[in-house]
Amino acid sequence: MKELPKIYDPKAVETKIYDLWTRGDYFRGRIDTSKTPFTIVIPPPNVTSKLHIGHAYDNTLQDILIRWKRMSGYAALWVPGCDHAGIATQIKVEEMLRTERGLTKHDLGREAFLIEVWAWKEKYGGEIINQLKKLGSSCDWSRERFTMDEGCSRSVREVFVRLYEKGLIYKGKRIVNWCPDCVTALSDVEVEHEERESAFYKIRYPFKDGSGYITVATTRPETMLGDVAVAVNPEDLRYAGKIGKMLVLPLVGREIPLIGDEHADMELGTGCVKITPAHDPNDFEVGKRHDLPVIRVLDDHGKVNDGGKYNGMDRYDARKAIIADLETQGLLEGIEKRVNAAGTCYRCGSVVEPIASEQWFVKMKPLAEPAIKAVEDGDIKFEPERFTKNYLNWMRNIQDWCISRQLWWGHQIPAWTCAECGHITVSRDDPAECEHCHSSDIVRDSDVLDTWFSSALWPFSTLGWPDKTPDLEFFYPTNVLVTGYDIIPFWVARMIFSGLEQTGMKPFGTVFIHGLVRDELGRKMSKSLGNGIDPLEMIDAYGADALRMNLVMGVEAGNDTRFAQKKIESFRNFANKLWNASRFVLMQLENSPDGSLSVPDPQNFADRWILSKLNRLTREVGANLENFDLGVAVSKIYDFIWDDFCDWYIEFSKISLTPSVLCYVLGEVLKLLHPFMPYITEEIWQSLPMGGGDSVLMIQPYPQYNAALEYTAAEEEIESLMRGIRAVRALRAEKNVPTGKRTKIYVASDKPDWFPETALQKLAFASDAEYSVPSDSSDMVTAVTEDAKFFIPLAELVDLEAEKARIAKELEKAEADRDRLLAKLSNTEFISKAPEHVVAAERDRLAKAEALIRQLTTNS
RNA sequence: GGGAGCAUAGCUCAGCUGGUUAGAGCGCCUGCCUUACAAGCAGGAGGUCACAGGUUCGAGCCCUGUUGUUCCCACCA
Repeated sequence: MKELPKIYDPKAVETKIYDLWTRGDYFRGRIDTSKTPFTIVIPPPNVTSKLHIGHAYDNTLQDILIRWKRMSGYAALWVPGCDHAGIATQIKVEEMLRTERGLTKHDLGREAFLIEVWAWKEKYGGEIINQLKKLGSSCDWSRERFTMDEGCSRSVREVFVRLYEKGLIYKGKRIVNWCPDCVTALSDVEVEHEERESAFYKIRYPFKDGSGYITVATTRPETMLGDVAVAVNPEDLRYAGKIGKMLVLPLVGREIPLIGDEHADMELGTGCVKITPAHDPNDFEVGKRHDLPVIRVLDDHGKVNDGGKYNGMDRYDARKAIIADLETQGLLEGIEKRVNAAGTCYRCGSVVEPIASEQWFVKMKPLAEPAIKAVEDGDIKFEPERFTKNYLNWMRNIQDWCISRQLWWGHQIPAWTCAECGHITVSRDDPAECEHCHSSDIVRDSDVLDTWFSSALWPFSTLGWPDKTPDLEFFYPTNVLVTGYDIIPFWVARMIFSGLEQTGMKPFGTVFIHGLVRDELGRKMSKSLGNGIDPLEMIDAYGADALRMNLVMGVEAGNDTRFAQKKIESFRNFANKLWNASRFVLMQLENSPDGSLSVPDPQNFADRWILSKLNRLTREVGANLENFDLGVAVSKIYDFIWDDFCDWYIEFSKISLTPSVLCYVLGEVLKLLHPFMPYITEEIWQSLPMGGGDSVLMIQPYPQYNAALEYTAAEEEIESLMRGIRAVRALRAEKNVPTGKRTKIYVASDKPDWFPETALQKLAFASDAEYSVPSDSSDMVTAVTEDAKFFIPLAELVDLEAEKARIAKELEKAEADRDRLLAKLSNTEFISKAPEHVVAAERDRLAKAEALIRQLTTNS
């Protein structure tokens, strides 16, 4: 035991406590077959990232779960690690090279560039890992992984080969989403759709034979350079007989046919649609149906590469030039304003171009099927449940997944093309020759895999898969996956189908989804708005515990939450409250240190009352945690500590102290609160008689409900006393009686010993108490509860009329209550249909209301 | 075009399988430095739970519709 400072100082505590845990190696997940495993894998933050508030939230939730389960006797393992973040990292290093050395990656070449990236990663990467530690995260750091480490890379390669061999990975020419700034293909989910104001250009395409023209409309006129046809619906009477005629593509001069295809919508515009197979997914299909050429007119950087005079122009410059030229030639019929959803790159925000390109794809339908079934069957549960629909909706409409990226940083695709015979060799080990013709003239595919391809394997690659490691055997499948709703398609869905396909098991049982942390005004936090809250600054100013509380208390799972400065202050205050309550407890224990871990014998009604309340709290918190209602669980603990423990039990202790109970209740409350506020609870525990040395709070058993600790009679008695005290206080406050002024209190009650003089003195400003009805109460004010009437001689304050009015008002209210309850209880439907305990509760309330009325109406 | 969330006190939000007289924090008002805590204590004001129907003995909670708002998904030129 030791003295604690008067104000809780998180800075003085957090590093020290984290060291204590680290030294004890308590975070380590240990294979222990006598225990049930409980595993969480971290959503690996990008190796380039710094801790932002979203990470803080996500990891707080995980830490709460893992600490709770660890204390509850599970073999808990939380696997940490980072993601190599292909595009993000590559861009970062390219920038660094450009600004510091004036180099591009091409100056270095692939191999040298990758050496730079690895060097960067070693030096600056994973900063976020240390930041997660500040938050209090109890990850097993000995198992820290990286999506490009040897093991994860082997998993990636294994999966690629398996899927290829099963025919589930193929290479093909298709329209893909192309980001001209990141210079790579993207998958569908990496494209964000955003409604934007744009223009709809109507362009005339003349018939070759001079018989007029037809009008097509487009939002991307520059793609006309790649037009190979114009389509109308074969049913469209306006163009009956014209199908098959040739048109002259303006500006280009190419002769293109007017074709009939159902893709053309008669209802839309003129019913004519230009066909650009190289730059539109629908047109690509039309092109295939009609055996049309694919003319690609935009290069990888979004510049025109096959358009005569427009060559070399950026797509938007080309658009302007083309429109201007069409206008001078009188071929521009009009421009209409129009809102349409342009696809943008989720990394850099540039508008993506649909471009025909040869890429690698994962065939999704066969993989999606079991992934849908696992969720439909409840084998994998989403929490909150409503996200199930989100997931299923996405999974049921899934398209093939474009997995190749034109980057250098990432898992290079293990495919070699033979220069002799063109055969593609895909192999777990780097092949020396073509498996088909045995030529050694083979070239490895230069693309790397989508970052999410490796993330998809994270729950099992981190545990040693494809080897049957002891970790994998024991800790897999994992239990809970905690993540934000925004990455269900990116990550959750892909882990599910990958886990099922590769391991034959679900990767996790529950997906615990949370919302986004927004700023005070409800806006998304972003660099451009400058409205981001830096969690490290918050930790610095208020402590990690306060930050954690701020993120979880009273937050409904799955909902977005706003971050308010005022709110975090209130949790700093709460930490201080707990701190000072503990100081009080320690002072009381100085003479009789009693740190037994077992339940002490209650000595009085207050002891029984607090033990009973604590016991109920324990049950409710346990139930809430099981249901992932973390916000509800912690607000109950908060209320118990502040209201029941501090405001009442500690005050009762000042009248009659039971050190063992006082200490025990504090200890239990620290255990309950520990997953939420790990630092302060551990620090206090270390100061308690039962703490210190080998006794570390984070591995104490989490409190369990104990039926033997229900003390209903004590609860009734203490709550009656509390009502009495409150009534007296309220009366005095209403009369503006200064706290310093003490008065005698006459107590008229059937249960005089429920209102001990000491309690009235300490808590109700009584000088002394007399347990009788005063012979003359005319100069007294009265406070009334169901089971007692308190007479307070405050002659100078008595205003007879006001007193009467006040009593009359209370009576009126009590009678209204009684009448309402009477009506309810005389309703036979209610009596017969409502559950017994509800009826009993109403009867009890009626009895109380009637008792209160009796007290208010008797003169004595 | 589909789908989802949200709407409760001045502000930010809880209200856990429908069951007291709907709660908290912050803000506001009154009185207090009562030796754990002024980052505190005691008391108080403030809500027709968006609107309209319905189910039920009983609805903030369930159902239907309406309005407002936020978001996700979607290859309509």
